[in-house]
Amino acid sequence: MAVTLKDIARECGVSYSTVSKALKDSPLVTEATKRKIKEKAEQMNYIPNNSARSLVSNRSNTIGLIWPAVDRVAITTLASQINQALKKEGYFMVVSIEDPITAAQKFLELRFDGVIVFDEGEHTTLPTKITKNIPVVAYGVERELDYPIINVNHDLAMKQAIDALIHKGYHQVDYFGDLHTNDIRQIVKKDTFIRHCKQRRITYRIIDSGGLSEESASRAMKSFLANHDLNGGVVCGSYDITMGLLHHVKDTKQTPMIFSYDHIDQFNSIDTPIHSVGVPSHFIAQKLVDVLVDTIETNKVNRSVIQLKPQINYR
Amino acid sequence: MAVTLKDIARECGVSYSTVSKALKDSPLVTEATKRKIKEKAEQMNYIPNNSARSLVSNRSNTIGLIWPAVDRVAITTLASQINQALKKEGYFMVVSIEDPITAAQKFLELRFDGVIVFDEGEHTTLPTKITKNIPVVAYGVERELDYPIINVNHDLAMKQAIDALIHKGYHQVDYFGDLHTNDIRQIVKKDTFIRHCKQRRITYRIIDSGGLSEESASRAMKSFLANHDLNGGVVCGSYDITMGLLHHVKDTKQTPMIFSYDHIDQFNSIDTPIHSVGVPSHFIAQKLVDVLVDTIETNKVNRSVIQLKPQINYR
DNA sequence: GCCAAAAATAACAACGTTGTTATTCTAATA
DNA sequence: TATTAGAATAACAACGTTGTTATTTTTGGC
Repeated sequence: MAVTLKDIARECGVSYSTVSKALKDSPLVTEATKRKIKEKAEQMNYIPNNSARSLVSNRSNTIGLIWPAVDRVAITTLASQINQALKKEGYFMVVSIEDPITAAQKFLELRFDGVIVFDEGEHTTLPTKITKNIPVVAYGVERELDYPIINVNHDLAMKQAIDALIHKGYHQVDYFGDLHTNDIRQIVKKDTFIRHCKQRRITYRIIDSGGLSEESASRAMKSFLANHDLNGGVVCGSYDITMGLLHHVKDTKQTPMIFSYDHIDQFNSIDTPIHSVGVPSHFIAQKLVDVLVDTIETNKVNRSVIQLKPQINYR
Repeated sequence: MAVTLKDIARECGVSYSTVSKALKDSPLVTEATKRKIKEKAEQMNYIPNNSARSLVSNRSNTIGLIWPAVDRVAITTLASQINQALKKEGYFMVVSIEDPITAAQKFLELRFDGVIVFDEGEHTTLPTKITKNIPVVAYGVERELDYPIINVNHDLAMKQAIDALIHKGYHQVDYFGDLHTNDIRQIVKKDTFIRHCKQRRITYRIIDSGGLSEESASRAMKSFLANHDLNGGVVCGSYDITMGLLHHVKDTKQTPMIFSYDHIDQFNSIDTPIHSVGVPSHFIAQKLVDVLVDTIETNKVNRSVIQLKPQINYR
């Protein structure tokens, strides 16, 4: 059915191995022959068969991204930046929204060259049985795994945000975030906020957003503002919580200086200037790709935790 | 490196063709032999090589979904339901967020069995050069293509929503949706809304949501409500736009009767009752999969437009 | 215990590539 | 005009499967 190297060879009156070489610009074939073959291939709409290639070369030039929960704006941005970075390295990225183990098993059967997982804790852990057969890199929160995991240094991020507020003259600050949760990320943010405030000897309050969604944050902030006013400086636990606060920012006495976690382009399209602290998503993407490609090429086992350094981003 | 049929054969003292048959439960192999081989395969962590299989059988049991704009809750739900439906048919689904032509070309090279495209108009059209080589089904708005496209009868849906509002006594209605867009779906919704209002001779207003996201809709509604009030009956262009409106529904004089486009389960977990009109997403998913699988199995070219009939869903 | 038929297993070609080795062609040298 | 080095191309094995054909083993009837 589909056009193969042999079909092109027959049409051009050469052997199929010559066609193979010509199409990948081997110096072993004359320019004239190459041109003729390439033209014919184009004209016949030749589509290389990756299965055959993969079988003999053990390379598919394809990377699988495991992303079971397709949601949350910040992650969407990251996925698309990983796609770009991989493309630049010559890989095609493909996403599975299946559960992580099923997805990884299929990627293995398809003989993809590597896997990136959006780690969300225990239930996204890949077993050794799988990870010893294909290079894997995770994006998530620091934890013990037998493949490398890339994360953001939350402690440092919080310190930077507080120092920035102090520097701008705010000596009373608020933290607005999700308190009643098991999510280790949220707990770390709150705890380090408190720790750094104490260390710097400034007054602080902790305001419960009642959840991670924009909606709950909005509701929580509304009822808070009924009885209090915000201190000048505020740190929000995430993009969505920031959005919830934003609904009410015009009801506050003075416009507060807001720092938000996460570092994504979306903040640029909001009227109210939101400063943020975190690692730019294109930077995270590049790091993930670098580590994965390195693992593929050197074929070295690597089980490190890679902390990325956050930056302050003023708007 | 990886374990192959031959490795298992050597361990079991049988030929590799017997192993192949045993692992796929062929009746040509004794139960006892099968058991022994399967155990050994498990123990050796055998991972079938899809490239080799695909090469000889011309089947990869993999379907590619082309989804360049990963966003919007309604579409996410649909994607995950397509994933389920395909799984039930024995296929593994994989998503590409590349531009449609690049993605389709890669799917072709990977010898996937079929492609589903989320059609968004001209720029998502796949050329014949590609579509004559792999079964394709699109989800979008009715238009001329050389592969089948499945869509919702928007015209009928809008008519149903407006008639329902009239029936409940609303003779002044509002449409809240994205106006400044090239997305043909959004344009059709707005246009048919206007047409049916005129036909039914009721007063209407068109309110711009300023985008498709919850945030932009929320912002737009807020500024609208500063100077106007909503008519009693409202039709929203999508799930996310509805969510944006919901943030402010308590600020309106009377609780409006809201109809939302899209028909997804998420509406059931919202406090405010939102009625919706549309085709349930699991139904759309099933139809897409049915048409695609049929195309794959019969290998028949098919260039029809399949209209799905929307339903009113009261809550 | 022999023979034929049936059951179980083995052998092998094929799928479309790549990379290595073998062959043919070209042109320069003696 | 032979000879031969070097360039160009052809031939072929291999990758890990599947499905078909060939071979061996088992079984049952006499």
